[in-house]
Amino acid sequence: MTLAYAPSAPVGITALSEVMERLGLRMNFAKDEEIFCQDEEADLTYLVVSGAVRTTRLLSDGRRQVGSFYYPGDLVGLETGEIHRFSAEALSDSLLLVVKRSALKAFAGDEAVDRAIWEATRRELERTQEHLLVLGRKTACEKVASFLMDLAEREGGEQISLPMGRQDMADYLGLTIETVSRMLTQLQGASVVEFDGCRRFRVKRWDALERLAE
Amino acid sequence: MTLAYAPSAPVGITALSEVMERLGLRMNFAKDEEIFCQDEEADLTYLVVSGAVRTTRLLSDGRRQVGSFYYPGDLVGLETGEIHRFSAEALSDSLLLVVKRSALKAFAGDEAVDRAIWEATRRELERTQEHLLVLGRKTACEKVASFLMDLAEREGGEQISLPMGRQDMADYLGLTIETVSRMLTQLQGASVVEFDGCRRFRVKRWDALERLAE
DNA sequence: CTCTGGCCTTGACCAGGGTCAAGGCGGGCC
DNA sequence: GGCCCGCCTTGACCCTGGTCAAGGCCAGAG
Repeated sequence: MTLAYAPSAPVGITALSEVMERLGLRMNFAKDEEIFCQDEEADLTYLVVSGAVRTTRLLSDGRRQVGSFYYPGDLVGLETGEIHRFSAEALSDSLLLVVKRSALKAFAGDEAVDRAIWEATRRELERTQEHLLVLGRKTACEKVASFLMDLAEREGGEQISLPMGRQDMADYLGLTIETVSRMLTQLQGASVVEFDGCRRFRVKRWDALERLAE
Repeated sequence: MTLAYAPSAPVGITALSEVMERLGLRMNFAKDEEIFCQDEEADLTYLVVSGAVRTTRLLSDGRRQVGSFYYPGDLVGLETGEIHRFSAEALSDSLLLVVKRSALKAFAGDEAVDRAIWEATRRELERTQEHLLVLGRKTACEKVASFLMDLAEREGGEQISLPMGRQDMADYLGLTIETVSRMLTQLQGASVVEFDGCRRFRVKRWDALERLAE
C-alpha cells in the first residue's frame, strides 16, 4: 500500500465525493491486499477511484461469503457501526480515497454530506436485500444469469469485463467454482452470452438472460 | 384492520418511539393481514407494539423469500426509499403504531429522531448481512439451528415460543417446510432442543446448539 | 520460445435437500 | 365431546449442485 495526499482529482459527482477529495488520502492497494478487516474498528471510509473492491466474511471452518463488489464511485465501509462486520480486499490493483470518520463528522453540519451518507447506506441495504433473494430462492443457473445481468447493466457497453475470478463469483452466489463454471458454459451453449477468454463476455440474447435471471 | 388515536401508551424507550406515540395511530392487524405491499409507495412507518410482523418478497413464479421478522419495539418500513421493496404482513393479531413519513420529517430537526432512524436502518442492514451469511453458506441443519438460536437469545426465557409457522421459517431460511421439519426432528433427536407442541421449545444443550449454528 | 504455476473447465460420482404422497395431530367450532 | 380442517411430520424417491480428480489454457518469468 502506498500513500499520497490528494490534490483535487476530478472523481465523483456527489457532495460526499467532493468532501472526500478535499479531506481524503489517496491510497493504492495491490490485488488481494486487505483494505480493512472483519472485527476491526471502523474509523475510515473509502471511495473507490479506480479498480474494484470486494467485502467478505469468513466462517470459522473457512467457508467464505462475499458480501458485495464495489466499483469506481462507490463508497465502502460507511454502512457499519463501530466494528466492521466484513473484511474488504482489492479485486485488482486499486486506487481509493480514504477519510477518517471523525473528519467526516466534522462536516456533519453539512446537510448534503449527511444526505449522501444516508443515501449510500440505504442503497447498500437495498443491494443486500436483492442479494438475499438471489441466495435464498434462485437456482444455480438463475444466480449466475442474474449476476451477469447486473454486471452488464452496470457497464452498459458491448464487451463486458469480469473484474473478479470464479472463486469470488462462487462465494458471492453461494455456489462452488465448478458449478459457476458449468453454468457459464451452459449459458454460452444456449447462445445467451459469449465469452472471449474467461474475463470478458458479451450478451447475445438479452431477453433470454433477463428471463433466466427472473 | 381497526383504527384508534393513540393516547400515551407506555411503549418504547427510544426517542422515535416517543414521537410515534405522540403522532401515531394505533392500528390492529389480523393474522396474515397485509400491512403494506411490495412496490407500493412508502409513506408510513410502523412500530410493533404487540404481535409480530414478517416482510416478504415474491418472485413471479410464486417462490417467496421472507426478509425479516419484527417483534414488539421494532420499527418496520423505515429502511426503504420511495417504494417498498418487500411486503409486510402480521404473523398473528398485532397492534402497531403508525405515523406518516411526512409527519416524522416535520420532526427532522429533532436530532434524537434523526439518530433513531439512522440507527434503525443500520441495524436493519446488519441483520440483513447476517441473514446473507446464513442463506449463502450454511447447511439446512445449521440454518435451522441458527434460527432457533436467534429466537432463544431474543426471548431469553426457558420456554421459547415460535410466533411463525413452518412455511415462514422455510421461506426465511431458503428451505422447504419438509426440510425444516426434518431438521427440527433431528435436533430434537439429538437432545439439542425439546419441543412441546410445534410452536414451543426449550434449549436442552446450548453448547451443541451454538456449535451447530456455527 | 519454453517452462511453469495458477486459474478455469470438464467428467464421474455422490449426497443433501427438494418433490410427491400419505398420514398424524391438535385446535377451533359446533 | 367429537369432528374437521389446516398444519406438521414422515417416508420414498429423485435431481441439483457439491466433491474429487484430471487435464487445458494462458500469462508471466526466465
